[in-house]
Amino acid sequence: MEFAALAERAERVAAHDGDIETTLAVADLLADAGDGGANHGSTDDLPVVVRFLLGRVFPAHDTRTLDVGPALCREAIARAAGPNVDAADVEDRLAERGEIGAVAAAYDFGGQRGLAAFGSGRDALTVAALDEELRNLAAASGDGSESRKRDALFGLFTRCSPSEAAFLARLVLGEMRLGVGEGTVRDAIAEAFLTSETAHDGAESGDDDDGPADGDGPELTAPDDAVAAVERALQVTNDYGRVAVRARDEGIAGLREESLRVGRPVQAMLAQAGTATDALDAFGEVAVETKFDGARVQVHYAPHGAEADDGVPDGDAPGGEGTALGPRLYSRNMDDVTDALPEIVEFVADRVDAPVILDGEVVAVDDDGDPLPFQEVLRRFRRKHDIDRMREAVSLRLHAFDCLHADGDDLLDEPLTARHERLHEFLPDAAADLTVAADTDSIAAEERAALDAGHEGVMLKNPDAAYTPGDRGRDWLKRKPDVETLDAVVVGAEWGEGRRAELFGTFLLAVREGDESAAQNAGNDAADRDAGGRDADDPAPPGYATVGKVATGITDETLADLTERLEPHVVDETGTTVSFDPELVVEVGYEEIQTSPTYSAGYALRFPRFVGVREDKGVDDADSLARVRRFAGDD
DNA sequence: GCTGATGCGTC
DNA sequence: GTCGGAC
DNA sequence: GTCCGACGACGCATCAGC
Repeated sequence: MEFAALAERAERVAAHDGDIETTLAVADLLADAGDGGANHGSTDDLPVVVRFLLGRVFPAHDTRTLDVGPALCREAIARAAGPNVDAADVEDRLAERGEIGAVAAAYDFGGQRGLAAFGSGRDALTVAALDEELRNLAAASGDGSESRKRDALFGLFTRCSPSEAAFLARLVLGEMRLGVGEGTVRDAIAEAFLTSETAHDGAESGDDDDGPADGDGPELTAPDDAVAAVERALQVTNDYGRVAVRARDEGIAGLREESLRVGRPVQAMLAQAGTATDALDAFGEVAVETKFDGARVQVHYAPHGAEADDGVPDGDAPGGEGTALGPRLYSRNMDDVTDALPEIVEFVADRVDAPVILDGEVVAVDDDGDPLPFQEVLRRFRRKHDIDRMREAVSLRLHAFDCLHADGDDLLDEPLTARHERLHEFLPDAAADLTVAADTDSIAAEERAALDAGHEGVMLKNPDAAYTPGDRGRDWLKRKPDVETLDAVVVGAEWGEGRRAELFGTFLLAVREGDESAAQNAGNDAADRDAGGRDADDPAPPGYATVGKVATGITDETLADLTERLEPHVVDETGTTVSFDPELVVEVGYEEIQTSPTYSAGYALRFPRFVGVREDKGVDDADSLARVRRFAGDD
């Protein structure tokens, strides 16, 4: 498939309104992409197209990365745009247009202009060639690799028509903005390859279509069990490209062969926010667990067989019974994090004596076993160097709360209580407590106990629910304390992207910094400031200290309002960033105050969200650094 | 060798 | 992670 | 309900550049 064709079709997909239309357009595209492989013996573009639509070059469980971000992409675009353009120009244009793809397209690098390339096919990019180029680019490392990546990307842009350039820029940044996400692709795979018309094999998928068409508008025709088969295959496989190919070539029956396997991570089951009342209404009896503030970990372990080889459980290894596998630990996004967490590996290896897949949370603890801030977990979680040394500095502990596979039994469809029993059988001293409650008082008591112990809150689970990987459904609810609130001064902003192209997308917040102990924070003295009153490293005006940024919790309407209101007060603008004189006070919700190496207050808000404008407050009434310090518990 | 910039993945 | 908007 | 895409802070790894 020509890259130009993909880019154009992607534009059309993005232009569709409505889920059904979008899904059908994607399904068409997948069917066409699949043709090449199935019928013409050329390279199979289907898996690549599927991943590209999702803004990926590699499947989720693949550890490879492009290591191309906004900065490098801007440089490559600038170079392709000619000698008179530099990265700063590109950023200025980005601030205007609010979309890197549009910026790249507007430069018009001259590749494949019009139909001139017809026949001669001069250097026309194919999807397969682009995929290979990007994979090569990802493989670059070591000295000079950054410029090699820039060169490679530059070379690609050079060969791009405007619509290709837009696609490429968004692809390398992983932001396709097509309105096509995993849900759409899942439905589109079923629609493309598993409807009664398109089904590859005879596996009759049932006649549970939606019945007679209502006549108006297009409809999806893939049967529910086809969608379910695609979904299940995705859950255990985490590879959209592979599942699409399998659906096309082997139909529903082939998809059903993809199943749980020790050594291959499964998508994590997720939770929605909810209250005790929500849970009681929905479940009757509620399974209550404490919600740990750590990092999700999935444990895979197959202790028996030959000598445990700690072998890499690569996707296609037979991996069945009899193949020993040392404990492997996977993050929520299925990265292998085994090496960073040796004590968890040892802990599991010392206790478990059968093949298992466990789900849990790794937390940092102090010498008393009490939980430490999330930041401490981060110091360990993806570490590659000095692991043994950091192991001394930050202790980790596993709280396991689920069991997906035990000694040959797949437990995904078992009720939570049964899975928890199996878990307890294998890891009694790491299994999280699960108490069943039937009224709000006992749930409240559990919640209080969890918070008093320093945890994040509680999980409220349906005791009868199956484990549904990747699902953020209502069977698991998370309950955290109500947000706290701070009245901060808006001292800067950043122009938005995409939907927020014409608006500010982010606001920089500050608190009043009294003269009591202003010198406490380095680089914050008046003497360090330039004539303009703003330190290059600290965009806070004199008398203020920054505490973070907000970008969410704002409706489109009030965002437009804020933009209009603040734009006249811009005192400085570089690239996509502006600063204001202190004027507007804003109420901001947050979950926690954490120490910050980034902001001049020395603190930052965790999970900040906009609550409202404090029209009743002037800047002198805004909260102070002293108050922040007090809330942080550091007074 | 060290520091800052950049990117990635955790929440 | 949070949130708003579209369906 | 579900999906999608606007965005937050943080700490580690890596590379460029001094």
